[in-house]
Amino acid sequence: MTASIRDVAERAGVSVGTVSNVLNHRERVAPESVSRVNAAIAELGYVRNDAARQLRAGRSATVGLIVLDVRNPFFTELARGAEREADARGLSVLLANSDESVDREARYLDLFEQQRVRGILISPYQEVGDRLRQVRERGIPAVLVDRQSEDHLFSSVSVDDELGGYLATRHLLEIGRRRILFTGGPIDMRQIDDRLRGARRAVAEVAGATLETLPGVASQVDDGRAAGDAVAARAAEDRPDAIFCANDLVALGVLQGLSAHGISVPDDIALIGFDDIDFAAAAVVPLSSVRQPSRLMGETALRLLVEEGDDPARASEQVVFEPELVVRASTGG
Amino acid sequence: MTASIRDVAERAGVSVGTVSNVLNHRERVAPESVSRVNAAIAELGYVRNDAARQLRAGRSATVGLIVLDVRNPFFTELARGAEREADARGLSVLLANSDESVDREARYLDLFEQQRVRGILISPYQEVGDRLRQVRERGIPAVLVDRQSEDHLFSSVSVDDELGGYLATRHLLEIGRRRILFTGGPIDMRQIDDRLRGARRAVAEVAGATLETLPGVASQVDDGRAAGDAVAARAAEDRPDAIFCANDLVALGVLQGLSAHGISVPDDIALIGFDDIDFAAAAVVPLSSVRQPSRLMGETALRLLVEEGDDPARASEQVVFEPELVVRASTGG
DNA sequence: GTCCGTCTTTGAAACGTTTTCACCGTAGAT
DNA sequence: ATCTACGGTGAAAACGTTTCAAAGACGGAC
Repeated sequence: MTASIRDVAERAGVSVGTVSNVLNHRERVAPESVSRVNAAIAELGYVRNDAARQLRAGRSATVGLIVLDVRNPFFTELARGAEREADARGLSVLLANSDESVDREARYLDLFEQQRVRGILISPYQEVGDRLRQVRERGIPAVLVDRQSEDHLFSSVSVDDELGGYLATRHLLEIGRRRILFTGGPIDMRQIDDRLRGARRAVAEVAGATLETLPGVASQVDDGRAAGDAVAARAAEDRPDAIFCANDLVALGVLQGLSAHGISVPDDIALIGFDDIDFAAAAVVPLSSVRQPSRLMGETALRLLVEEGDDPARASEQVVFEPELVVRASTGG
Repeated sequence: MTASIRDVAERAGVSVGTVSNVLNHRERVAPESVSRVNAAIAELGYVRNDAARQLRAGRSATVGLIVLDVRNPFFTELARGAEREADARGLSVLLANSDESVDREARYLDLFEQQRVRGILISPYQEVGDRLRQVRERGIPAVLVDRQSEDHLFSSVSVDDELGGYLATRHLLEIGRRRILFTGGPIDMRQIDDRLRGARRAVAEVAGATLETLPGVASQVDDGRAAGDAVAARAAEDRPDAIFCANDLVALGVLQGLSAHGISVPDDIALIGFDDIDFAAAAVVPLSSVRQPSRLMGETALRLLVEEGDDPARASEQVVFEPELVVRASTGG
């Protein structure tokens, strides 16, 4: 069906090795042969077979990136950062979406391992250290994104989530709010838990401040809307006066939910999210948030991955960026 | 470094062929051997080499999806639709982002072709018919998404953009607006041009209505904001009384730009977007839009692709969904 | 005791590259 | 005229899998 290097060789009247040399080490072959081979390639519409190439080489030129949620702009920005760095190195990034499912996460890890990718970038759903250790033993480096490696066995690129949670909550307290509600995100995810711990720390510093968590809320806009409805359904005196959401998607949903019931943000309830996605600034009430340098995180992660690939013995490195509080109207900014 | 099927065979005391049979045709091999082989696999941490597998098989089990913009939720929803359908068939979807660059689009097409993917789903930037024809000649089916195939040589899944443009604009006229401005998206993209044509048709039906286009505006939130600023900078009597944006991202940007200058939406200027992404409903002023069934489009595209792969001779099929007008506050809904 | 059919296993070939090494011819140096 | 160097080329091996034809083992039927 498809032309192979053998067909090209035949047509150009040279050997297979020479064709390969034209493709990979042009300087080794006589100009005359180069043009004959190129002509043959054009005539036959020859396209290199990556599988054969890779089989021979033992490894591929792609990097796998597994994200928790493609719908979350934080992750797509991060992906673009990684892609950009990869470009510069002649690598390609293949994006896989685990959708916060352990199964899907495992499936994509298997897939990438079978494909012998150059390395794996992963924002893990739960503890994946054991699995990644296997992967690494088989020669594939991995870097965690959006979360530190518990035992520092792997390099990682993340943001100080605890600090982010602290900054967000302290801000809510500083504008006079006292009854804080935290919601969103699978609560058993490390990132989320860290943000919550930061919130607790901030609350502990202020006498009379309380922190409530509203569990059972996932990470999408819809989940946030449901949470907003739930809060609105309470008697006014039982409602919090501020809500801190695990991410901006949830916060945007909460905003919709509250607004639908005539609850004012920020007058009745102040609202802050996390990630500072582009849409946060464009929300009904522009949303305060905690900014993560998503693009930069992606770039950095890819760089670390490549470095580890070049020198597997090097020590793992934990890069932790500082989150930045962004105040907008949803907290009276 | 990594264990091969040969190592497994040796360890289990069987031949290579038997190991392969355990992996692919379990019923052909004696239970006793199966367990010995499985034990060996576990002990050695054997992982199939996909490159070798694919080289032998001649084709891979992945489908490539090239989108114009990963940051646009319309495309990520579409991707999830495709992914979901692929899952059910044991295929994987690899997502590539052309970022509205002809170069990047070409590079990913090359990459997928070299990888001998099972098929390609593409939302093309410009005319790619010639290139896709080549691809198909070499045995890889392709389906267009978000746009019809000009000459109907390829199957496609799209929305009636002309109708969408018409619906949006007619709605603006029905609420009494007469000076319509169209903006956003590379104007040389077919999808955008169709929407504009629809707008023209609607305007032509109403005496005294005018349609202006504001060129040089791309497809991101930032571009929209700049457009909003530009409109705000005009003398009040030169401003349009309604703006139709090529997509919701741009519309959200325009909304920010106008609001920043104290121009009221919809009182001063009504605003409508396209795609109806989740964030549209959550905007400062909830955004009217034209809904595309993104998820369904992705599912359908993947289905068509697989069908064409199974029977390359079948006629191409143009699936065109009807867009749906969604009225919200930004047009006084 | 022979034959036949079934079940299981094996060895070899093939997929399309890249790389290694040996070879050849030519040109320049002696 | 001979030797050396060198640029260019080609043949063959290797990568790890799957498939296929063939052979082996075993039991039952005659």
